[in-house]
Amino acid sequence: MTRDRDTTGRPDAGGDETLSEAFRSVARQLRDTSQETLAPWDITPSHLRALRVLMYHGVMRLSELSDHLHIAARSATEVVDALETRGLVERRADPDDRRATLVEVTEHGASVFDAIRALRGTEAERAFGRLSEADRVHLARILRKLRD
Amino acid sequence: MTRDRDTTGRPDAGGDETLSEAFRSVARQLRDTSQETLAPWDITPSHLRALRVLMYHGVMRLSELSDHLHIAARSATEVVDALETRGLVERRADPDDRRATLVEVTEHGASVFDAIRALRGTEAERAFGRLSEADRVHLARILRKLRD
DNA sequence: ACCTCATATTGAGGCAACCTCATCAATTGC
DNA sequence: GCAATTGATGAGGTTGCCTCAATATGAGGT
Repeated sequence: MTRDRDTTGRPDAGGDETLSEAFRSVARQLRDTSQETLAPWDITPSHLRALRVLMYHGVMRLSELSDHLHIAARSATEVVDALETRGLVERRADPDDRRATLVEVTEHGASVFDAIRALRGTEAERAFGRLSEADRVHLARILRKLRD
Repeated sequence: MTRDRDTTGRPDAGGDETLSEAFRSVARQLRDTSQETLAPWDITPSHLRALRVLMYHGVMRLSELSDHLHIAARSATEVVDALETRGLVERRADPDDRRATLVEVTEHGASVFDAIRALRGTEAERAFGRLSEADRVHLARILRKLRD
C-alpha cells in the first residue's frame, strides 16, 4: 500500500505506537541480557526475582511470595519448585498453620545470590550505564508516572 | 499480609535493579492494556505489530516480515497463520521465486487495522498521555540510547 | 545435464512464565 | 459442629517465541 520510509520521524498515526514499540524492544533486550548473565547459574530472571524477594524479606509463605511477585499463587509454586530443585531454597512447614508452607533461602542460595549480585552490578551498568545520571533520574520518574 | 513496604525507593542492592524492575513492570502493564483493547478483534499485540508492518510497508515475503519484527522466520509463519485464519492477510506465491511466499493485507485486514488504530489512538494516550510532551521526548531519547 | 550449496518456508517439538479451574487438607466463623 | 474459606498444588491451557530438521527451489559451477 504505502512505499514510504519511517526515518523521517513523522507522526504516522500516533507516535505513541513507536514509543510503546521502543519500550517493548528495550524490555525484551533487557530480559535477554539478563538471561545470558544468569545462564551459568541455570536460573531465569523470574527465579532471581523470587530469590531477591526472599533474601530481602526473609522466610515467607508461598502465598506471600506470590503477592510480592504479583503472580498467581499457583505460579509461585512453580518458581519455588525450580529454586528448590537447584538447592537455593527450602520448603518448611508453617508451625502456625499446617496448610501453609514456608520458603527459606538456603546457605547455598544466599551465596549464589551474592555471587550473582556481584556480577550483576556490572551487568546493570551495561544496561543502564550508558545513561547519564540525569537521564536515569528522569527515567525513574517517568516510569513511576507510567505505573499509575 | 506482611507489613513490608518497599516504596521508600531505597537503594537495596543496586538502584538499577529497581530501575529494570520498574521497566519490566511498565512493559507488562502496557502489554496487558494492549491485550484488553485488542480482545474484541481476537488478535494479540504481536499480531497487530505484524499487521502494522504489512500495512506500512506493503506486501512482502515471510522472511522480510520476520526481519522487520526481529523474530525467527519460523515465528513469522505462525503470526501469518494467525492473521490468515482471521482473514486479515493472504498468502500469495512470489512470481519471482517459487520458494518464496508473499503476504498481503486483505481489505478486511486494512479496515480492521484502521478501526483498531482509531481506538488505539486514545488507548495509547491512556498509556503515555499522562506524560508531558517534554517527558515523552525525553523518554523517546532515553529509549533510543538504551537500544544501542 | 548434473551436482552442490544456499535460501524460503514449514512441520515437529520445546521452553518460559504465566494463567484458570478443580482438589484436598486445614482452619475459621457462626 | 458444620459450612465457608484459605493455602498449596495437580492438570491442563496460552502466548510468543525458539531450534532443528525436512522439503522445494534457485544459483553457480563443471
